[in-house]
Amino acid sequence: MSRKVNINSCNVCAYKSFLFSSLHAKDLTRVNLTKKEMEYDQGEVVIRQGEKINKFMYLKSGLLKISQDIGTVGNQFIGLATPLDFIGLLSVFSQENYQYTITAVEPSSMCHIELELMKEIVKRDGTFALKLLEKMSSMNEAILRNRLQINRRNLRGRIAYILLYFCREVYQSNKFVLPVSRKEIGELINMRTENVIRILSEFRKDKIIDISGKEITILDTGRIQQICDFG
Amino acid sequence: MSRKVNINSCNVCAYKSFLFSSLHAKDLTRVNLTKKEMEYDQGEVVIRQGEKINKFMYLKSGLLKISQDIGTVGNQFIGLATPLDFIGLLSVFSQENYQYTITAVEPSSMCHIELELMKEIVKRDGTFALKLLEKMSSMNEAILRNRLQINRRNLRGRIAYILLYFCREVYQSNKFVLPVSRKEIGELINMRTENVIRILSEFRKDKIIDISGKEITILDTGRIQQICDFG
DNA sequence: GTTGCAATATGATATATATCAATAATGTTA
DNA sequence: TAACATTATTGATATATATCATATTGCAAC
Repeated sequence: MSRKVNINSCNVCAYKSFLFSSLHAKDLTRVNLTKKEMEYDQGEVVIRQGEKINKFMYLKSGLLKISQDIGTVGNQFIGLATPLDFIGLLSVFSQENYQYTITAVEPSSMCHIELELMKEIVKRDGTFALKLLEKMSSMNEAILRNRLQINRRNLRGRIAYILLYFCREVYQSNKFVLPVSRKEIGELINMRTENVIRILSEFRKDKIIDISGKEITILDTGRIQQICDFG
Repeated sequence: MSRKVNINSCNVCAYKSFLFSSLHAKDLTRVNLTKKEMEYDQGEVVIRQGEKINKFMYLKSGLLKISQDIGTVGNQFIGLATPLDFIGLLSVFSQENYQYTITAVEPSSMCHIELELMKEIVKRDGTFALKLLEKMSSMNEAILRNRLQINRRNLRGRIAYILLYFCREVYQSNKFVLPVSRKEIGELINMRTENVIRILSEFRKDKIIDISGKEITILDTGRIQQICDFG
């Protein structure tokens, strides 16, 4: 179950410099006093699609899954959020309710700030506003770029792409434990579970990767990059 | 060729209320004095991928194509911009150079404002900053939603989706002239030209639409909605 | 007008991907 | 530990989509 944890001062937060460095002392104090730091277990839902947006949240540690219910058809897995990412991403400043469901796929710790307070600060502190614009803009661009990249590849290319994504963007290591099931990977890169499994097996047979359950080791980065680039 | 046109005062611009309503008189005057209103012919390139970003632009009238060169593979057609949309969309506040190429697919008129001036105003005027955050956020969300919608449909569903998109979002009419070739439609919804043509022909044979060159008339909205919804 | 070229169109075929079926492995609960 | 459910795996087959070939139409340059 999610729980509130001991609050560290924003002044010593590793992420202060990322976004809040320009904040006036008075505003930083207000953020400091009202913010909540929450921890979530693996598998726990952080935000449920449709809920009212009243917090500005960002991920301090862990890994989140961003997805969307699409009726009977199933589930669209849109992307992952890694530390420093803002949650609510697209909709925070433009919608009343969350358009996406956010789930912790690894134990995660998040910082919650009242959205009203954030809006107030944006209105008062233009330098902060500009910084926020930059961050949101680049996050949105990254998500869109990812989707475009995935969808113009064939199945082998998609698997290669997502493996390199985990390797480089999420774990910074050639060896990592997949945070989601094969089925979910399929939902993320728009293909069937069976084909996810099949192509992973192919890569294993070709000695491009090693598989042990959810643990993947990339053995031949050059080859997998090639498959990613040329289908 | 693109050309600068007579400048109307921002005060009488139909779009003032959309974004600039909260601006202080002094700032509005500065925008008014430095802005450029430009017109572009059909087919003309407005922004070339890689160019330095130094303008904040928005579309006053016409229709723009947003696309991306992807090496030898061809061209990714990302989406359309309709009046009131900001151009540079994602990258304006986060990148040095444009990531996308923008082309006028109909005669278009745009307003150019120096990006430095915009940033200055954002810094000084928090209410404006918040409004800008909202607009960018909702624009980004719309683009991403479109991409997700397109990519989870089969070919017939994609054609139905894009026809309804033109009908509802662009032309507000059951009868419209396609602003792009069949090839470009294929690039937009990730399918081959031949299949775009084939499925349009199918729809024509089934009396769902009428085709005359680039002119499309949607005859049976219910049926096409059904195809869009259920594949 | 004619020439050349791109866009549209249609059919036949090859390829990629999904679906179906069956089993094995793994994790979860009583 | 047994019983069950979920996930992973593999093979066979059906379906969707791309590719290739060829013709036609429309359009711009000369």
